[in-house]
Amino acid sequence: MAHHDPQMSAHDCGDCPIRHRAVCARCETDELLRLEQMKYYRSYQAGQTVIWSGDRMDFVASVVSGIATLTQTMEDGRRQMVGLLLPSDFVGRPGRQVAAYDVTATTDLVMCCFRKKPFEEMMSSTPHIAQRLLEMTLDELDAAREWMLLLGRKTAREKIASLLAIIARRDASLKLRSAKGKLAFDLPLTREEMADYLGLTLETVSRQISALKKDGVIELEGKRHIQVPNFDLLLEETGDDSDGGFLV
Amino acid sequence: MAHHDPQMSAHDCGDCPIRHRAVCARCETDELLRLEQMKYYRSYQAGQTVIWSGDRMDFVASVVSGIATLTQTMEDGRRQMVGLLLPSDFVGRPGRQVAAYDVTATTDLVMCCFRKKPFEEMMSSTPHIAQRLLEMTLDELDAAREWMLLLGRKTAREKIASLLAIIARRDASLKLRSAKGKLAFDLPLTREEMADYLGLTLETVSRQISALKKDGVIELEGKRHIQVPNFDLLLEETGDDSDGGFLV
DNA sequence: CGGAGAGTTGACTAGGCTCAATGTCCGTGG
DNA sequence: CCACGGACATTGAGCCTAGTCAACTCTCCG
Repeated sequence: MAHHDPQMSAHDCGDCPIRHRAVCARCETDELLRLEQMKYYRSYQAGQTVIWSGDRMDFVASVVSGIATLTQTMEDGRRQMVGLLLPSDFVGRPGRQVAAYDVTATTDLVMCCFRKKPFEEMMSSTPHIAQRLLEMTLDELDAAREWMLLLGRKTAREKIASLLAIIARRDASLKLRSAKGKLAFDLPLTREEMADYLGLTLETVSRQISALKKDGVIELEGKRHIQVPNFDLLLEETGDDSDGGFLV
Repeated sequence: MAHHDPQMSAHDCGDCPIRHRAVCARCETDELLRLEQMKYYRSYQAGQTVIWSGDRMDFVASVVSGIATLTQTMEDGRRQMVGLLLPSDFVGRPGRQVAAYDVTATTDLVMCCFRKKPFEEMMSSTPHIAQRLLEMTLDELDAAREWMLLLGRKTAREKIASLLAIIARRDASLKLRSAKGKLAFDLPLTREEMADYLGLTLETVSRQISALKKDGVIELEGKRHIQVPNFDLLLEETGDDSDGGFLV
């Protein structure tokens, strides 16, 4: 498979699939050239750990393709996922020496990494990167706060419905609204990963998915493929206001 | 009382108590002068609502003194606090028209407000504000993610202990480590507000506080004043690693 | 003294967790 | 080709933590 090549052929930033959404979105041509000099690609297989919390981290990166997760773990093993990283999302914090969370590839993953030192220098000299990073960080903060409401106040059923709605929505936006008939997508997470994201146990996740299936809100094909006959019905199960989330 | 004066006497930024921590921390003298032209103070009484979620918001602001909260409310009334705003914290999002959360003063509150339009213009022309705001936003994101772990995975007792530890730590840092004997502080939140912050009911909050008191972890004097005879004991109840949080 | 708001405590309930057995899918090797 | 093993998932039974509903206390203040 392709990921056995550790050093991907360095693509031209102009052709990059995340060019217009990533941290480099606002950069001019000359700034991109400078970024190209400090960038390198890294690939990970599904399941591989990218960084362990507490590890020294000498780069920051953008997710180019695939999905990664940020998780926190307590001493006794309790785990909470605190972020889901999709293509164009940013990994790492300028000014921080050490990773604050475990970063794991849940699918095969390609990241565009920048050596931290030159990246930080560039950040302070050209405003375009910092501006875009601020915007992205504010979006992440909003997402984290929405997740706080889910974790603190939603029922198990509402949590599952919310997660499915988020994945469905994201999938639909990638497919450019080609969802004519039923909305359908693959779950990028195992039941256990969903549990870690939602603050539940994997058994409860499984039970609630079965319940939503029994009630006709979703249809399952295999364990991972989900069809949504009526998206509004799913939205009603999330507990959110009927109009919520469309402004973002 | 002083807060009946709606327009506080405009202080000189140089004397401002949050000068070195707020969004203006990095600004030079000339930049401060520019900020002074667009700033005005507003005061709120304890319990007053500063902004309702969904309201048009034509300013951004820094908390000068007092404590405010950010909360989200579901249609059926379930509430989750998603942020606690302390002096120097920033309110509002550049580029957003409308408030995303309810902002409420839990104590008497003074805010230093900037008209949004000129503030945004200044942000794009001078990098110091955006730099500082990025730093503050990244800190808030970390705090939100720590809170996600609490909401998703901690027990009621651990949640209470964590909140008390956070308040105690903040209080100690304000008092400049004058905590010779016992650590002691006042709770700035009612039981219900604590419940909304921790994803619990107020009854559970009350019970767990009583339990911590019975077990000698804390001592109560009245309803709001708390003494901590042994801070390490309290930390053990939080569920966090023994060394956690000191790097921040 | 009465009333309102905040807090405490008790009795009971229920939603989600734990532990355990069973089921499904898929790749590997005999 | 099929049997086996392992990873992932489902389902059941029982328990326990935190929620619900309700009574009561405390304190402040008019």
